[in-house]
Amino acid sequence: MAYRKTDTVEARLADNRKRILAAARTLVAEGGWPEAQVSHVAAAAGLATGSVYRYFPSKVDLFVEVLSTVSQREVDVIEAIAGSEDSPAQRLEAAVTTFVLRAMRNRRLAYALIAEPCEREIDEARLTYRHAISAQIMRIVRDGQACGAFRAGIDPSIAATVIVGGFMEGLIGPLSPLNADFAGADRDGGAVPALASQIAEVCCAAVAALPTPG
Amino acid sequence: MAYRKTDTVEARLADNRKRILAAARTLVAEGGWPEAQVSHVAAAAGLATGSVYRYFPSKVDLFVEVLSTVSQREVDVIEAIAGSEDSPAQRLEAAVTTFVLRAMRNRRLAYALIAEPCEREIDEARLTYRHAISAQIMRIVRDGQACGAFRAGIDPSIAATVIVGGFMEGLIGPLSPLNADFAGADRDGGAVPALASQIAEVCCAAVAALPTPG
Amino acid sequence: MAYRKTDTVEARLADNRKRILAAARTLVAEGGWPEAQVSHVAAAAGLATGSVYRYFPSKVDLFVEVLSTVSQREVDVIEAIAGSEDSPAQRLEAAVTTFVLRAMRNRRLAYALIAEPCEREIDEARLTYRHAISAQIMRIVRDGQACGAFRAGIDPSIAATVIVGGFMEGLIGPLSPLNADFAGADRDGGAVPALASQIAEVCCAAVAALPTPG
Amino acid sequence: MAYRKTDTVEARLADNRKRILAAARTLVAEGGWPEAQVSHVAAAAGLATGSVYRYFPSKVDLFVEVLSTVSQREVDVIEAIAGSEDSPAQRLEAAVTTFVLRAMRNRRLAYALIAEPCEREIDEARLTYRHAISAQIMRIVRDGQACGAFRAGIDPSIAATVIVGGFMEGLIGPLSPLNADFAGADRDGGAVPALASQIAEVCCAAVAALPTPG
DNA sequence: AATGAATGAGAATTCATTCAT
DNA sequence: AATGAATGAATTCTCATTCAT
Repeated sequence: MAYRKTDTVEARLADNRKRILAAARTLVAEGGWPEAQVSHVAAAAGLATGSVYRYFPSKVDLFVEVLSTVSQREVDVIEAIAGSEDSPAQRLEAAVTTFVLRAMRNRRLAYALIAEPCEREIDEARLTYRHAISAQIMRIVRDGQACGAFRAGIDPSIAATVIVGGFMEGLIGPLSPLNADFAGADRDGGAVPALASQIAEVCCAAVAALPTPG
Repeated sequence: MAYRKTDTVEARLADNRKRILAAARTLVAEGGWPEAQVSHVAAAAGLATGSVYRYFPSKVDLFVEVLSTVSQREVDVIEAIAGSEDSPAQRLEAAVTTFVLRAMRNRRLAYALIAEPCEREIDEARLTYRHAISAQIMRIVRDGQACGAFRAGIDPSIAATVIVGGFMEGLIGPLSPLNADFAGADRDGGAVPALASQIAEVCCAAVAALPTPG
Repeated sequence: MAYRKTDTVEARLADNRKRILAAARTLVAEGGWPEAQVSHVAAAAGLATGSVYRYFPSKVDLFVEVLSTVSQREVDVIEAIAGSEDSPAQRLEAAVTTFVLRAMRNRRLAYALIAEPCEREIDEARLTYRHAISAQIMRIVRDGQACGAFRAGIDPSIAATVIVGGFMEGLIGPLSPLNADFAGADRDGGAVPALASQIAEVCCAAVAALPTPG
Repeated sequence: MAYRKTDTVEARLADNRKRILAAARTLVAEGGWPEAQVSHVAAAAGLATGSVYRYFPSKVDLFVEVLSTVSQREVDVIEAIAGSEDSPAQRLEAAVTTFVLRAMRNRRLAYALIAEPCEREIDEARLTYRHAISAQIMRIVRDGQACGAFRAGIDPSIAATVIVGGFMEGLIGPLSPLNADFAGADRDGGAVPALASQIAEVCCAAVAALPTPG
């Protein structure tokens, strides 16, 4: 690799690190975990295989960071929604809908990060972000319980977990590379938004308060 | 291997097949998929490695059968509930509660069969049983919609998928070998039943009809 | 296996032996060496795998006998031709033509016995019969040299070997299962006889005396 | 592995590839196909087993290259002869003689590459080179027919195939490790040249024109 | 004599990680 | 700091042969 002499060492290092991460992300987004090989990443980043190990202690660490970066962005999006001024019901609906719509925009990547079989350590990192998303959902649930919009008797932690599992499962089928029904669905009219809307409705109802009779 | 003289040939054959399946199941239940090696199974069953191949065409077939046997039993249980005379709401609650309670009885095995990273082909077989369970839930949802107990506007297929994802996710945390909170929880008083009950409540609410005001 | 009580032990034994050989031959004629497995033969002969070993000390011995039987028939045919009253040139031509035509009648079997990769010991047995055929060709060559029809200066043994190699090689392409050109060629008009005739002509010329000029 | 400091990286790589090929060739030349195991080759080349796979995608590819290299050299030799200025009869005689003499110089290797039972894919690669040799012989035959030195009525393709089969068969006996007659024959006076000469004579006569009577 | 289930050696291949240059 | 060739452990599956019944 040639580089400009004016680059500082730090800049070059940071750049390499970013390139590795970007290459790794791209590979997963294109071929899923089977493509996630250190030598492929290095080649895609324009580096030697061994150089990857200067920036990441192991393959697992590298891909956990890929997963973390992408997942954290989703957590942030959900966090912004969870912290908005809307009503809890609106926020919960927005959170689920948004998550589903965003996942469907990059289906192969979403499938890999959410559902595709992968190495144990990477799978464990998934849990972290499911927990983080769950925490935001839990926050909405708590707010809803506080204002009476959601039922009081349920454990917010469990409710949040169930909701997260629910909408992720609702996604897995449509995300799967085996499923042709939603291939290119983002381009056609309303299949994806309709799916998102249906999933969100069910999730919201799971915690909504029953309207007081009379 | 010494055999009792009274064993018939057929009994011994059936016995070997069962022993292989039992050994495979036990290994998975104790060590998860990392222990799922043909040579380990053979040793545990008291046979030579090659003999496993007399009974199963491949490693994957063997473990898919282990997964199928255990999973089908759960499908059967849920099917019995789905087909019972109770109200849809009662059936849905019973289905979820029962599934959670049963899973928590053999947590390591349930974790492996539901959530632990594993070979792609085995993972694909999981989907079959999630679909089968989903189909039973969907049947309950439809019944509920028909009698007005569940909301009419929702797609039963999506609702069922979300519910199945929801209660499985509700399980994954407690099932995970990493999670010490529920270790031995079956022995203590009410943690597990309470969990089951909470998960079920949330799932039921997801589809329940809103009581008509006034 | 049920058998009539009046069968003598010897008859039954001989019968089993024949059935094993017939089954083995049929399997090779249908699927070539990949099908030549002891358990397949046993099943096709209506016996248990282990029983094959009562009649043949090993798989190799069994298939060497299959090869020998079929090959010996060809040797016999050629021997009859070699010993006939015709002129050496006629006999040589008849020998080659007949071999080619007969081989083309059961192409899969001929391919397996002549050219398909197989176990070393079986391959060695092939040589025996190539030698035997070669010996008959050599006899014709000698007769031809004695009467002046064939050139005197050549070593009959070498000439015979070259001729045998020549017509067998000429067969291998058309025999090969990969070669579709001659599939069912026996049914169409003249492709096979023409091939046989061409091969024979070249082989005959290899030893024919040059007509004395003038 | 210690390297001399003056070696370049490329030289070492090329060297390893060559060493692997050389080791593979040597093993086949000494022990035939039974010795052709990846781990043996690696050990003989002073490398780890896995390293072989950096240079060759599979065992078959490696040995096909061994076979190709050696065989192509023979094809080249024959091609040079076929394209020379000599008369067709001289060229045909030279081609056959040269092939036989060269094969007899490294008999074990020649036997493995021409006749020893081996894996199906390797055997298929053999055909390529037999075809290539056949094509050169055919060219000579055609030239001979054009100038009237060879008979007109015969199909050059069939004649070439028969000739190639003929001289290869003429070799197989003497090449076979089972045949002690020619062991060390290269050292004694004239057995090998005499063999070559005899084989060539028969092959030439197979296509030679009959001198026009008076 | 027949059965056929059990045996178990044997070989190819992958890919994260290391470390000499 | 970068390189990238080398490492080598780890696991599946086949099938001729045996031998207890």
